[in-house]
Amino acid sequence: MTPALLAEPLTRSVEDYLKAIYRLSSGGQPASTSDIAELLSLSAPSVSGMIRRLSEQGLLEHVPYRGVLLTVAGRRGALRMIRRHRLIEAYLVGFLGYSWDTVHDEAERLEHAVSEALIERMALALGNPRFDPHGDPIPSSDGSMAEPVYTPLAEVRVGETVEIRRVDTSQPERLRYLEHSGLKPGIQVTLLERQPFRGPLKLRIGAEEQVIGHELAQ
Amino acid sequence: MTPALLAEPLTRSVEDYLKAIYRLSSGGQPASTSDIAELLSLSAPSVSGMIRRLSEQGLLEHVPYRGVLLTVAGRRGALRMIRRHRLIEAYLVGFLGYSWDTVHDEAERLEHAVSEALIERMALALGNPRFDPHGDPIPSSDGSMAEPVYTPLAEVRVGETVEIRRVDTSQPERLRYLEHSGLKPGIQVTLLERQPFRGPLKLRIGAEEQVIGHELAQ
DNA sequence: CAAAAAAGTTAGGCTGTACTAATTTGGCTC
DNA sequence: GAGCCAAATTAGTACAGCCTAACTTTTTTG
Repeated sequence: MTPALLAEPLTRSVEDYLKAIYRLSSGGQPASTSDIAELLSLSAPSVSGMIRRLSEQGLLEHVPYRGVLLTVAGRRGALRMIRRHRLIEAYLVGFLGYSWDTVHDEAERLEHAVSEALIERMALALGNPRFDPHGDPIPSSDGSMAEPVYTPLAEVRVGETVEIRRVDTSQPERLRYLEHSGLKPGIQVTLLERQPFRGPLKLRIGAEEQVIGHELAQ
Repeated sequence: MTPALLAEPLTRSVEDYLKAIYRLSSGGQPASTSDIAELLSLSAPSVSGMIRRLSEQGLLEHVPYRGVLLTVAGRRGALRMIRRHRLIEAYLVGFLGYSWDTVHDEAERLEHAVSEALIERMALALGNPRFDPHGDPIPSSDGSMAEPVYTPLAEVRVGETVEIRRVDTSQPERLRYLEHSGLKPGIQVTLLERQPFRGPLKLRIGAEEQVIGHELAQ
C-alpha cells in the first residue's frame, strides 16, 4: 500500500509477473497462483512468494486462496510492458525483417532493457502506430489502450468480404501457419462457405484457401 | 578450468566484468581488483568474490594480490560484448537519430539483451561496418578485431591536412564537445598552428576552430 | 629497513528470486 | 457433513551479487 507515485524501477521478474497477471485477469476474474506459475514456467511456491512481495509494494490485490488482481499501479506497469513489447515487435518486423513467429522472443527480452527514449524513437519511426503487426492494440504512453471489438471470422456470414484485423498470437506454430497462408491484418478476405457443426471454412484471399476447423476464433 | 567449449550463457554482471577486464588489461598488464572496482562502481570485496568465481569458470587467470588476465574464453566473451556494444551504437546513431553522447548508456543495457540474430541483422542493415561512429573497430563475429594505429592529432605537423579517424569515448562531456565542434571521424582537418609546451592547437575544419590543450591525444 | 599506507582478501550478512517438502485451506462428492 | 483432492501457502534451502568490517599482504616512505 505504498503510494507508488515515486515508482521505484521494477525488476525484470516483476515486469514479467505483471504482464502475466494482466493477461490472466483481463476478463475481470482474479488470476490464480497456479495459472501464473504455468504461464511463467515457475513453481507455485515461487509465485506465492512473489505475490506477497508485489502486494506489499501495492502492485496487486491478493485474496489468499482466491487469486490476485492488479492495482492501478500494477496495471500501469503491465501496460507499460505491453506497449514496449508491441512497439518492439512492430519495429523489428517493419525495419529489421523479422517474421511473425521469431519476433516474440526477441521482444520478450528487449522489453526489459530498452529505455523510454528508445521506445519513443521507435514509435516515431513507425509513425506512432496504434496496432502491432498482429493487430493487437498498442497502449499509449499515458497508459490508455484502444480495445476495439472485432467479429471472429467464424461468425462472419457466407458471401461477406471482410478485412483481417487481428490474429491470435498465443501459439507460435499457428502464427507461422497463418503467415504462410497470407492471413495478415489488413488483408481482404471473402467467406465462400461454411460447413456446419464447427466445420471448416472456405475463403478467398485473391487465390483461394480452405482451412481451419474453428481456430479462426476471430 | 572447465573446457568452456559448451559455453553456458554468461550473466549480465559477468559480461560487464569481462568487458572491464578486457579494457584494463589491453596493454598486457594484469587488471587490478581496485581498478575493476573503480570502473564498475563496485566495492573491492565484491570484485574479489567475482574474480574467484570467474577463475573457477575458466574465464580468467588470477594471481592473488597481483591481478587478473583474461583466458581465451574470457577474451572471447569480452570481444563478443564489444562487438554488440559498438554495433548497437552504430545502429542507433545511423537509424534512430541518436547522438554520440546519449548512445552509450542505451547500448550498455541493450548489449546484454539482444539476440545473436538481431545483432547480425543490425550489422547487415549497416553494411557490416568495421568501425563504429566514434571510429572504434568492431570485432567480427569470429572474435577478430582490426586495431589500426593512428597518429594523435597532437603529433601531426603544422600545415598538414589529415582525416579524423577516431575519437576518445571515455568522457561523455568531451564527446559532446567534439561532436558540437564537428570533429567527427571521416572529417578533414588542417593543423594551422601549435603552441609549444602542450599548448592549444589551432585547426581548420572548413570554417575554423582553435581548441584543446592536449585532450586531443589522438 | 621498520613502520605506515595502500591494496587485496576473508568473514559474515542482506536481498531477490528460485526450488522442494510439508502443511493448510477450500470445494466436491457420497 | 465427513472425507478426499487439488490448490495454495509456509518452511526451509540455495545461489548470484552485492555490501561493510576486519584481517593480511604488498608497497611506499621516512
